[in-house]
Amino acid sequence: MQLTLSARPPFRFRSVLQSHGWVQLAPLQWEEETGLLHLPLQLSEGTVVPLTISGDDDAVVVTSNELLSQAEADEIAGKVAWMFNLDADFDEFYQLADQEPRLAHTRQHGHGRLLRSPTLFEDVVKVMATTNIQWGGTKRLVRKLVERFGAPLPAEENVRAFPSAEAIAASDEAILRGLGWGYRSPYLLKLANDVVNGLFDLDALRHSPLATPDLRKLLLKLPGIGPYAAATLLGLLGRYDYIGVDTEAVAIVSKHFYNGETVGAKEIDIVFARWGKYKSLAYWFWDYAGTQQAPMAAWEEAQQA
DNA sequence: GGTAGACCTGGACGC
DNA sequence: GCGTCCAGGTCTACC
Repeated sequence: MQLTLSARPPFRFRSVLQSHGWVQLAPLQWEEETGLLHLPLQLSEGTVVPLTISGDDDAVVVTSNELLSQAEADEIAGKVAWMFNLDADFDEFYQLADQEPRLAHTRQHGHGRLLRSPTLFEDVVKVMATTNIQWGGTKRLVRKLVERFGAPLPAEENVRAFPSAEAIAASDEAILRGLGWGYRSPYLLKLANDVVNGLFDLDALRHSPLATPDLRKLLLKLPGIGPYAAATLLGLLGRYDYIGVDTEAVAIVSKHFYNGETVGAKEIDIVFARWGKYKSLAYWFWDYAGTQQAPMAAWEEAQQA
């Protein structure tokens, strides 16, 4: 099977892959030299299929050696299109970014799309695994979860898809703690159970008509999801109004805009306030290395905006 | 609404 | 090898 999925230009396959750290998390496997992304994907009927994904400046190509039905091919096309946000239109953002030297590169590099997981459940679990931990720990937590609960490929027992909510819900807190999830274990278990029991319809949030603040309130109700995690998830959902304030955000904004002074969420928000609904895109893709503006001048300009 | 402390783990560091 | 300290975001209790 081979599927060619067109992307709305400008599109850069590698830009999406390198948009944030998701490409390093199981069950994805990225071969930088060949440009191939490997994804064992569990379909809604339970089948696990090995996918190889490549791409260029126009499209994403999905290949699998498996014999698949039309319905399975359609599901794969839908999930990969979601992962790469192929239909996204960033023209309005680029028009604004063209006027800002430190964001003018975004159009040329096709920046804006953030790599997503095939399901929102997977993204919520992965964002939860980024909280209160360093990146190496996040990779370990996700890998152990996949190894323990992921459904294997029929031909390769050691290659597994990301676990379903059902698989995690059937577990217990002690097992999750044994995988290193620590105090996050009851949160993860509750999340999985709530999804299985229909208390949270996560996939309905993917195309929610709710205003961003209301969507944020819903995300904050998820166990283990606080302000930082909710903002990160909003970004993955294509809502860029909130910046995920973690220690990295604090450090980089303090350095480049506040002359190293201590800052919090409020000060970070002030700096990027003028970007409105594209606030987190401006923060994330800002060319910090090329910053020439005096820190306080930027802060004052942001305040006046 | 704001703040302090607990939560849990791995890594760095000193002995 | 062992003990101690620190980093990381969320939750809960409290003011």
